[in-house]
Amino acid sequence: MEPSQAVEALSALAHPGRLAVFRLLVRAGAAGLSAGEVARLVGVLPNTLSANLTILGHAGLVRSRRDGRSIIYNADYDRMGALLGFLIEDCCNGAPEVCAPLAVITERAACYAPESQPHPREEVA
Amino acid sequence: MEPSQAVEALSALAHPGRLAVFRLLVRAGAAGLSAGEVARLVGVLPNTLSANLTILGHAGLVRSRRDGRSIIYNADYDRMGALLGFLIEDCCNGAPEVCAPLAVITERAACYAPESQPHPREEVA
DNA sequence: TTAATATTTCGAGAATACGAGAAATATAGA
DNA sequence: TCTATATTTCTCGTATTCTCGAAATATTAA
Repeated sequence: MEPSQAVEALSALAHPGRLAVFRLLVRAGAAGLSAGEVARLVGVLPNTLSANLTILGHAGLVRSRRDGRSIIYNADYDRMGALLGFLIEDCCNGAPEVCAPLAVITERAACYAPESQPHPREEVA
Repeated sequence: MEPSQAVEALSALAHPGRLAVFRLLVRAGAAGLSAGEVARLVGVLPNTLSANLTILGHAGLVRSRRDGRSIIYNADYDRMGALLGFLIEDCCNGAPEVCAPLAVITERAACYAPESQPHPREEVA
């Protein structure tokens, strides 16, 4: 990820309303939510939300698809991962113990890739 | 972490100069770098850098200590971890496979907590 | 075609962020 | 004390961001 792309993504998230929308979509998963549902859930005017969804979309953090009269938005997990990776890149170069707490936090998030190996801690719920 | 704190941290990082400074300090590790060294490495005026370091500090992302005439800055890994944790919180609630790529990225960052088990990938350099 | 719903686009005013020069503060050394 | 070094604070003109009302576009149903 290019620094300018990271700045754009961070700028998109550096806003109370957009951050709430993004996290809502992150929780909503692949199914996503319609713009109207998002507007109602976060309590914001449709036109303001539209502008903010456009900013999130241009930053690559959300995607949209039309479904009848509604437009469904969903978080782009790949892009989100790329942003996180960019932030922690080379974080503990030469001294892994320095950022141990960081790893603990990301581990605890319980997002584990089933493609590598099953996590030794516990089974997937 | 409170949403307002997350917004402040994201706002601090959503700036090309500050993002470069922060990543530089992340790579620098616990030893940190003096303000002057940072200014020279990123090629920015000392007063502009000072303002940006203040913003990063107020957001909790960097800490500073005086050493003689210099002031040494270092990244706050705990805070950084809290921010990442906030962003991915509840990300795959009910569907862990959705954000598998995300976990892959954070794993590959090679920040692994030595308190659990040593990483099977390779020895510390 | 006409009406209703869902969402976006346009336009403008208020608030905020930005970078740079100049001056001030803090520490070290002669 | 006087000077040099390191960093911060002050100030200001410019640029950007933000939100909202009003209008426009797209889709569905009657």
